[in-house]
Amino acid sequence: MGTKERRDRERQETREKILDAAREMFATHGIEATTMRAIADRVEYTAAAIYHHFKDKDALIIEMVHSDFRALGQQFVRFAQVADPVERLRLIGLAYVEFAIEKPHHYTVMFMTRTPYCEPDFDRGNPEQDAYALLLHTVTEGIGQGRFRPELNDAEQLAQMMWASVHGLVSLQIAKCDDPWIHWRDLRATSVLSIDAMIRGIVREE
Amino acid sequence: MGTKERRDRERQETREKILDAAREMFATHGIEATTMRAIADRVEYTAAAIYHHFKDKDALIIEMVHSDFRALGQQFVRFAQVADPVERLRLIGLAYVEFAIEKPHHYTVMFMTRTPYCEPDFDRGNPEQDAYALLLHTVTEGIGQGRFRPELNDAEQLAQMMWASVHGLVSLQIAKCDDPWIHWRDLRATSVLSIDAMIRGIVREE
DNA sequence: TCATCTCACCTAACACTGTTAAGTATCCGG
DNA sequence: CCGGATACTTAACAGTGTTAGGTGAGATGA
Repeated sequence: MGTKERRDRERQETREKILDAAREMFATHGIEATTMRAIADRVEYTAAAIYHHFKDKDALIIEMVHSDFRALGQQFVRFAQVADPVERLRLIGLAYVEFAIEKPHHYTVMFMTRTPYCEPDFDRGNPEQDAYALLLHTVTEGIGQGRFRPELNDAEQLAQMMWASVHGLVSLQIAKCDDPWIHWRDLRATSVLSIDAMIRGIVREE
Repeated sequence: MGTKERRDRERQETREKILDAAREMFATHGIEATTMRAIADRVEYTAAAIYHHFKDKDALIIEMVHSDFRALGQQFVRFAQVADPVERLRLIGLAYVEFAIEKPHHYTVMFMTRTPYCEPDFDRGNPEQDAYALLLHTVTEGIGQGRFRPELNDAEQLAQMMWASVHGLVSLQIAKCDDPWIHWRDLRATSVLSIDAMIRGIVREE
């Protein structure tokens, strides 16, 4: 009987429908502002129906966030073929900023709020999915090639420094863009300068 | 009659009592997790009583945040006498990190979440209260002295770069310290390296 | 064909938020 | 001693996430 398969497929479809609606509403209005009832309305169900497909709102969010993490990882994977690790570092930084500009609400949830974690289906350490793994790998390569100053020999630490320098820019602008006292400069332009400065500051001079 | 004064003083005292309770509960459990009723319980009042002293929860939060901003500004003001603007930049960065380590929950509200703004009693631009103003002033001085690379001639932009580099570190650790995959290095140590790298990357080489 | 069962979904409620309208008691000024 | 301001409480409201129990359509097995 193909009916079992059809049932499963239909179930998967409404699951996706809910997920898509949630994704869009989260992205446009933010996570706090979108209620379970509103998501349900959008897909013409009752709020309670969502709980047949997702354990709770957190599960819905986590699933979304993880697909976003995978998307970010796949944004980065195209840089794997860039030979020079320092140049790769630059490109990763710029792509990271671009991602944040495109999906600020998702970025907020991914990197600016504490979220519960630990699900099995996210392939941690696989550079095709895990952006941090690729960053770490790149930095490790740079250290191996002796490209960085001798005191900066801890890959994890160096990765965190580079990550933080771009995260700081985008997250501050996301959080405080309404503050009239701060005259924010163009995020992309500032990022370029910041990444370049950081790289100048960490590379071993000839 | 001193009774008016006494009344005012008593009112001010309970106001402070509420504020203190809120401050402590926000700091230990976070803002979302502390409810108006819980704050009221702590000071042995009813939740509704708080609304006689503060317009709403946001007003309570804002008042807290602003006193925190002032505290941060006063942390920085002691560096005003440091002659060398570049060295001053370093010290400000380190003090900023220290502040974040001391009050992570307050830091979260101050710099990691969008908050409503625009209150009259916060003296924006006064370096004694406004940490950003001091940072901006320091960077401006450095530019005036020709200490930075010629392309980095926008004080606001440069200030944002420096700010972001430390904010990135502390905010990432606050948000993702539970992530078992990331091996966080000591925040103070990483900050020193990061600030030094950033400064190396922005100063004009002789 | 028909009883049964499964499963997707709904209705109605719960406990919990922040918030407010209305009432009460206390204290002060006349 | 009266009237009114003031500080607080009680009780409720609307909104949140969440769940227990019911409903009804479609598949299953005799």
